[in-house]
Amino acid sequence: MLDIKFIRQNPKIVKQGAKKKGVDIDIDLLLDVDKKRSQLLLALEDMRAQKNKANKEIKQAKNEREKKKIILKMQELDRGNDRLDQKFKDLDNKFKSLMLQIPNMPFDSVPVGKDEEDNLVLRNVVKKTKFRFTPKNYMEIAEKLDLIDTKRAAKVSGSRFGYLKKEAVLLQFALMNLAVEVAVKKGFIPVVPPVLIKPEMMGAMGYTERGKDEIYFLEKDNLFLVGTSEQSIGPMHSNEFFEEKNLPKRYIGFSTCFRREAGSYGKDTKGILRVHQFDKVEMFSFCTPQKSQKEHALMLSIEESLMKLLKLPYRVIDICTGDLGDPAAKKYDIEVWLPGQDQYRETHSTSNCTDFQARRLNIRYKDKFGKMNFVHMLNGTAFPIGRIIIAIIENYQQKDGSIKVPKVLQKYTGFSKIINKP
RNA sequence: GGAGGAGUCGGAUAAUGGUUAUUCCAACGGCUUGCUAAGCCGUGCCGCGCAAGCGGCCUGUGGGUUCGAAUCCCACCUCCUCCGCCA
Repeated sequence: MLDIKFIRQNPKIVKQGAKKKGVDIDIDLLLDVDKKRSQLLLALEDMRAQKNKANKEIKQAKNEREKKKIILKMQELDRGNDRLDQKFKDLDNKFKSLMLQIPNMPFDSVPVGKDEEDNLVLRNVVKKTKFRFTPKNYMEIAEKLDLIDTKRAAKVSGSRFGYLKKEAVLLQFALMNLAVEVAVKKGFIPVVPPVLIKPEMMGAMGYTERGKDEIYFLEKDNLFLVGTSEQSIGPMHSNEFFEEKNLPKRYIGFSTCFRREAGSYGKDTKGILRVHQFDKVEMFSFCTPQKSQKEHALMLSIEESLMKLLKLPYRVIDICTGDLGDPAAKKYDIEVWLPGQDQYRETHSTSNCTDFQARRLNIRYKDKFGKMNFVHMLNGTAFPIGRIIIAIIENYQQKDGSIKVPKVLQKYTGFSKIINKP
């Protein structure tokens, strides 16, 4: 949510920002509703003032007759009040719903574009892995080594699920350990959050209407299953305030993530690249507005250093305005090179959501002068476990069908190669 | 899942339908005075006004009853106790 004062003072900027993000919203209508709402509120407050005054008179009334007289007058006043009240409520609802539709403003540095086609490749890092043979698709290798079983998963759960098995499981634990270890060194607090959260928290994080079909909802319990642990870690401090000296507050979370993948029928149907359920290690940070761009750079640098530690070829993408999503003001993705498929695929994403979520969640900090301000909130992927395992399998595959384990993971796995044991 | 109880400021607390929601502690800001320091005042949100000031909202949340609700009623949320179930 944006600050209405900001919208009043900068309607042009807000119009441009929404347009750049491809969000169709009538700012003039909002401002009109806002004006009418304010006027009505003033009238309503005046009415209430009259009522409050009359109530005092009732208390001080000398006798019953005098009392009754004032009460009768009040009842009449109330009839007009009810009409005004209803009118205000209607207007207020309209105002609120319009406010919720306005996306966060993109930074000026964000490339302007319509959709993912217009995203900018910032840099390619580490040369693409070279092979003296034709590299295979990860599923071909994983099935031979019995690391991933999607056939039985289909039998038990349906499409887009998988069993992770044997060394792949130990690889997962190793990746979790590595990510948490690196982040903790940078001051991140480890957390395993709930994966079921209330609708108002999901809403405040900015994932409702447009992405509705993407999220699992448990009707009986009125709870959402998180699509990423960010949705659960962000609201952790709702209705709280930080002392400035305690910021930034950084978390490194691990959770399973759930996605309905409603809009992706027929896309990536094989394997575990796009599944309904996957595990992810995620960074989250609360900081002052002055430091949020630096914090964003830190998150990106941690993501890159993790990829470098694994020696995986990747590129960094500067996400364009049309592909940003509502809460983000700036977003970088990392895409890993998958030689078995001869293409880059998204692994990481880090967003600076500025105060967009903080305003709805009411998360503030007290600055040096004792003034309360909204914090800035940022998130970034550390490891999407499944996709990293895919990347390791494809980039570390050997001609004999075995897989080397990245050196940095070997101290956790206890083995350096995954081979087919008859 | 069943039964019962509770939610008032950062913490602790009073107010059971009617003045401006009480008091203590803590923290912060300001003021005063030379006693080992102490005392006093202030400290939520929104709006109108150049200003002095004025008004509205705030007892977990949202409704309802009433001229008037922290107080009565309904729903929801959270916590506690007991029973049942349970890794």
